[in-house]
Amino acid sequence: MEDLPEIVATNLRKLRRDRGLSQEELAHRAGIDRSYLGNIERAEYSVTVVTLGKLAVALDVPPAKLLELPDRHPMRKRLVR
Amino acid sequence: MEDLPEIVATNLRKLRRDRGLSQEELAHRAGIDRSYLGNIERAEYSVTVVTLGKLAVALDVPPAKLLELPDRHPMRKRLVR
DNA sequence: ATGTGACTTCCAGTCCGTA
DNA sequence: GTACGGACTGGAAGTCACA
Repeated sequence: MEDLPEIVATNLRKLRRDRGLSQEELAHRAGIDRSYLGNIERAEYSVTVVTLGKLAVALDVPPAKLLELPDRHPMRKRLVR
Repeated sequence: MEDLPEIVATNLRKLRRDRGLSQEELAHRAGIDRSYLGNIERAEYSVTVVTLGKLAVALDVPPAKLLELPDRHPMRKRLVR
């Protein structure tokens, strides 16, 4: 698999900014530490599905959304949909 | 979020059986431990996205598929799509 | 408001076995 | 073929200080 932590990171950062939230605000809403969220957005960790779930709720998106490849990702053709 | 490990567990077991694979075979193809896969299918662990990715490749599905709620899941109405 | 380093705790993940 | 146990290791989880 191509780099899932990377995909999570970019999805997370985009969704957060779309909502006009700071890392501090999102982290608080998700009940995780601000600096840890920073680490995740820098793709420094392979988060567990439980953490993913907390963030999904805080962003009000289905958890699966955080794993979706961007539209013109090179691998999208074969694996997605 | 409702129980993601539970969702992963049921999705995983269904997809694996649809393909006629044993836990042993799938674990081997995904490069993870056989007994650990058993644990996952019993929802005893919160897997990381990297592990999720390995399993997705082994099953030839997009990683997001493993997090999708079943069609008539109680929470589906609000959060999904 | 975010990046980063240093740190501790605890669980994801491996490997052995038995039933 | 699967469930479950024990013992172990590395890395995710969580906190804090400082730039």
